[in-house]
Amino acid sequence: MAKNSDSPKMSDVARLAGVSSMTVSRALKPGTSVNDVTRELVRNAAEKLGYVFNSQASGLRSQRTGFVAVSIPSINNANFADTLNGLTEKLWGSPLQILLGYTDYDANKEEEIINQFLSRKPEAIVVTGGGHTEKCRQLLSQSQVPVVEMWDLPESPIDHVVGFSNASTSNLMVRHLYEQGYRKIGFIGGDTKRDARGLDRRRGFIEETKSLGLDSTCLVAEGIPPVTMREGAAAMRNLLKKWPETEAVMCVSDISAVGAMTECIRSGYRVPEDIAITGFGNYDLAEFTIPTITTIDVSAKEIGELVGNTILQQLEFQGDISAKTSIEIKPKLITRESTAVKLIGPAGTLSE
Amino acid sequence: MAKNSDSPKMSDVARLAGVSSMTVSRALKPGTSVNDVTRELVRNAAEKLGYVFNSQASGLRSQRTGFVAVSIPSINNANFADTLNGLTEKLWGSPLQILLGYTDYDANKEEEIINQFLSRKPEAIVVTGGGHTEKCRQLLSQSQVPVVEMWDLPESPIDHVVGFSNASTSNLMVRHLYEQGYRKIGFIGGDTKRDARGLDRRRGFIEETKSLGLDSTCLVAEGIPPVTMREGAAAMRNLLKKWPETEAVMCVSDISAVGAMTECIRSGYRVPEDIAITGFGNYDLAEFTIPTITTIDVSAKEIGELVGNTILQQLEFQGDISAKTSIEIKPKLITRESTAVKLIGPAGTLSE
DNA sequence: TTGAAAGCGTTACCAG
DNA sequence: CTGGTAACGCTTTCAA
Repeated sequence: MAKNSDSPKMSDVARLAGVSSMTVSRALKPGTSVNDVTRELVRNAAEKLGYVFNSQASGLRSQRTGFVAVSIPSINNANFADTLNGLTEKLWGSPLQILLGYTDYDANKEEEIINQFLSRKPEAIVVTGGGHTEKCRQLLSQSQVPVVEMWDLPESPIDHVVGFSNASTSNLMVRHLYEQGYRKIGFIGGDTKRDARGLDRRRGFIEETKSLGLDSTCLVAEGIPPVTMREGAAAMRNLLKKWPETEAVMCVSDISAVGAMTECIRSGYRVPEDIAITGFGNYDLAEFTIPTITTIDVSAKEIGELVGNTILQQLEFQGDISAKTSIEIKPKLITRESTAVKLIGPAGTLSE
Repeated sequence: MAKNSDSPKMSDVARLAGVSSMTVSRALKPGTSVNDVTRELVRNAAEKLGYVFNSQASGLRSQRTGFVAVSIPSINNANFADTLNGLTEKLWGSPLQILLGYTDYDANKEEEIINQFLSRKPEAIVVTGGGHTEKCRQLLSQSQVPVVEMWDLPESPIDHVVGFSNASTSNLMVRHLYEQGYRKIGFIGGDTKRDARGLDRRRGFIEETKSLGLDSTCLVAEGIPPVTMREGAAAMRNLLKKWPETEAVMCVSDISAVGAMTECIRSGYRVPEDIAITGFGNYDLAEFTIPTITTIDVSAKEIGELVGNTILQQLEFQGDISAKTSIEIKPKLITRESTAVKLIGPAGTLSE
């Protein structure tokens, strides 16, 4: 209950312990040479005073804030959450702490957030994707700290990269559908003004259907990213109205796929007998719908871990800033019930 | 490409603009009295040098870091994400920035995180729930900054509260099931050593079933929180093995409810004809399963907004620290298909 | 409206 | 192993 109007600082601890502030500073940090007795003395004094270390002052003087700034599009996304968990685990034990920001899939907001980040003097910056505003790119490249772009393979990376080609994942999926025998395939995604990665998946879809000689114009854009289940359902309604012959629909995410699939089933379609559906992201969810949903696993957590490794390396071997990391993740197709019918290719995968 | 080995500071900008650093400091902040011409001059100089403001130094001197520290149990949870979004929106436009940490539903980890937080000198601290380690409570009360406990109604709050009674939500749900005619009701939750809010829901379940004269011993604890879909499914398997007569199952979350329900359906049970299922949290998901899932809406986003208001008030009216906020949210029952059968009460709700 | 000086709390650096 | 001194980059405070 008692409130000390001024919080104690190192010099207060020093006075109580009968040593200098420098000794306090050292005693409170692990791995410094201080007499064991002295250290214990200092610890007790600090404890007694309720001393709280001030990172601001420390960071100012030592030029090390311990911040790793991370920008993701949305906090409400199991994939990015997994990536963050992977990153957090790697950083555990190091003095590095994550400073998180989210952009709502908006490049302008990203620029604002990067600006906020920079004034906090992070020791590394992690951004999602390779599409930034001109200003943002400039801020990042001039920032003097390692930058990691993740979840994508930018054509001209700013610095380090841990990602995969979003377009290629569509190729993977379209080919799977083709091999299963589907020919009339549609795509459901969000509004085409945002979400570079979603657009890449759409682009990949168009490319691959074209190259297989299929119609590539069955495209629905519904809602600003991230596409919700509700929007996935609405998109499916529109799609079936306009292209009632559709045999399979690729959705930009598992979330939209669930909405789309539920819409189909509630409208009396059988999945996959009447229409096949695929998602993206391998959310837990996609395994607990009925039927289960064919999807793409992008090793979201692994991305975070690799980003963490990259950062730890960069901050260990300071000076050697020229060594760029570029890690390409290989997304995996997860075949499930929602595409399990119309087998005409080689035997295998899930059959009914 | 050109890397300036030292980043410019205010004094550099000042020199280039031909003014003092104080003028630069003022010119770069809105709402300060600086000659328009001078301000423009300074802005140009800053732009030309690529000057980046240093919050560390600013915060050290002014004793205002602009951080609001927020601790949540898990980042991979749509409810907490909504709360964060609500909070973020409220804080938008203010100079306040969120510093996020997550505890994995572990009170010891919470203590660590609060420790990390404190050294960053946040201007307010938000924690989830009212259950903390002794040390943690002490740290928070002595912290000299406003503390908000959310998502719960602690018996002896540290400071401010925005939450609801988790036990009461169970009462609400049990009563609903009772009114629908269900009598043999079970509960699925996580391991009972963590997640105070999940335990409160379990406690509420036991209380209410007892007070209605029902059996209150059909309880399954599976997995460390948060309970996954997979664990929900496993729990349901165990439950049905041990209590095959069960008519309805209350799950600690929508996530576990989906797992449980899918398990039932795959095992040949009809929901709700053979068994009713309920969730908690009103995730989007619960409306896109077949059948849709009866759940509890806790106004997660609103909680965040109210927390934001509380913080903004506290930081505006500094000095008047004695005024405690205590806001009780009223969770709402959302009746859906998964409990729509066996109507014996008054007509209404969803009927088949 | 602008400037000079002092100081926020810590740690780098150098002595002992 | 310990201590004194200066400095990190900004803003408070006071004066012009």
